[in-house]
Amino acid sequence: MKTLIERTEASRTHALDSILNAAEIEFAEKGFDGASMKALAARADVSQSLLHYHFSSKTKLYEAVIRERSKLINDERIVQLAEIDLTQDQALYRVIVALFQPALSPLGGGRAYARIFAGLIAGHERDQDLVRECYDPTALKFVDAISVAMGGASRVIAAQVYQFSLGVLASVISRDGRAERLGGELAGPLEDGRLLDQLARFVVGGAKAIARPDKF
Amino acid sequence: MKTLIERTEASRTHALDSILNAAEIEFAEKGFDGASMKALAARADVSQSLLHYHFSSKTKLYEAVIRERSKLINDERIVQLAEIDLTQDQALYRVIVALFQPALSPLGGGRAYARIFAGLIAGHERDQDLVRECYDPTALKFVDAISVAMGGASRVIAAQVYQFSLGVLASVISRDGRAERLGGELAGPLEDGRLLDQLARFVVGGAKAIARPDKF
DNA sequence: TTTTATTGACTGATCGATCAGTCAATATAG
DNA sequence: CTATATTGACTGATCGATCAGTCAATAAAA
Repeated sequence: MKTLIERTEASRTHALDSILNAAEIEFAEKGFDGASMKALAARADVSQSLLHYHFSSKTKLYEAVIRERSKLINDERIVQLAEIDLTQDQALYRVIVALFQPALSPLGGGRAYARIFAGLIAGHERDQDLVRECYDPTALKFVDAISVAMGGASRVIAAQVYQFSLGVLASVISRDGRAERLGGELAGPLEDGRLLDQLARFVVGGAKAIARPDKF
Repeated sequence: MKTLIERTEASRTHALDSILNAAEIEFAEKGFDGASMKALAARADVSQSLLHYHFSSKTKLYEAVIRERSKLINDERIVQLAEIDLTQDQALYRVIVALFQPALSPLGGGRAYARIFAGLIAGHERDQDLVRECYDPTALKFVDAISVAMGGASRVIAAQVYQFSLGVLASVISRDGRAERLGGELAGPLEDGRLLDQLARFVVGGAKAIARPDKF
């Protein structure tokens, strides 16, 4: 059998798609252990046995969800990154936008995958190998790009900026209304474009502050 | 019976302490659903029944762990915040240090609670009321302080800076060695003081970049 | 017809929770 | 001082529910 990723969207069974969508939502809302194959099957409107037929285990299904979504996101990231001239003035800003935009766009899976992604940040042992496989290759390219865009900052610094950036992204990606709660009544949720700009500018500002050896 | 928090450390049963410690570790490593009362009891070296005797349910035990640790952290945060003159030059830097330092210090519970904390960022429904109760009051004080320290920035902006800050903190708090992996061989883990400084400077730089309406 | 997709019925393991009861310590009564 | 309640801390056995996973049978597609 072809792997999921080899298959094209079109060739996929309706049920198979339905399962992946349902799984993404269930894993997002309840986490890996909290989600049950029974509830998941019910949401996908297929029998529980079918889950095992296609994915053989809960773990494999979970991995499939993350592989699928992370591939969509990271492929788009690479595309956007490739379009940037790293020697230009606002290069770092653009690199960060390339890092964030795909995750925030509909292609990023919306709130559902956002929760899963935020969970990955916690760094639980179960997820480590998967993160390595799905995110590290792209991450390395971004660390390199950040290094260059910062005017030749060390990889250590660049890796730190990258790590902080992911944290900032995670803090905002699963929008639970907390920022609005803390910001007071008037604070309506930002529309997507504005939020993206805020995020990127925050990171760029932070990166510059880290790069400067000892000034405020 | 006195509540847990009313009791002093000294008056607590050995077993009760043992349970809370074991619970913190188990919940950190496996998450709420992944942790089992059986394994937890084994780690604490008490009978599983005793967990229910003292805490009546798994949920209540989980809440007790978070209430306890968040109180330690937030009390210290408030103390450090109170010592800052918000009108002085480096006020924002100090506010952020006050926000981060207690979470990174031994009092913050080390790697164990760090994972739980990072998980809270994901914003799962189960945790929302608890976050509201344990973190919102302190958070509001910090949002105010950030607003003032930024020279009278709006609460909306301040809340955003606060939210981003938590993300940055979460990204680094459960140190799984990923930054070192991405940064290359030479990148040894930063010692605590240096890391705290990096974090705070990053946030201050970011905050300034957000505050400025439209410049790079 | 052969392969692929799908189902319902089922299983053993494990889950959180309950319960009856033990044991030492403390308070009360005689 | 002694005997009797009363409590707090704790345990082993066990409950029903739910878990992921299995398998033989069947439907659909090739």
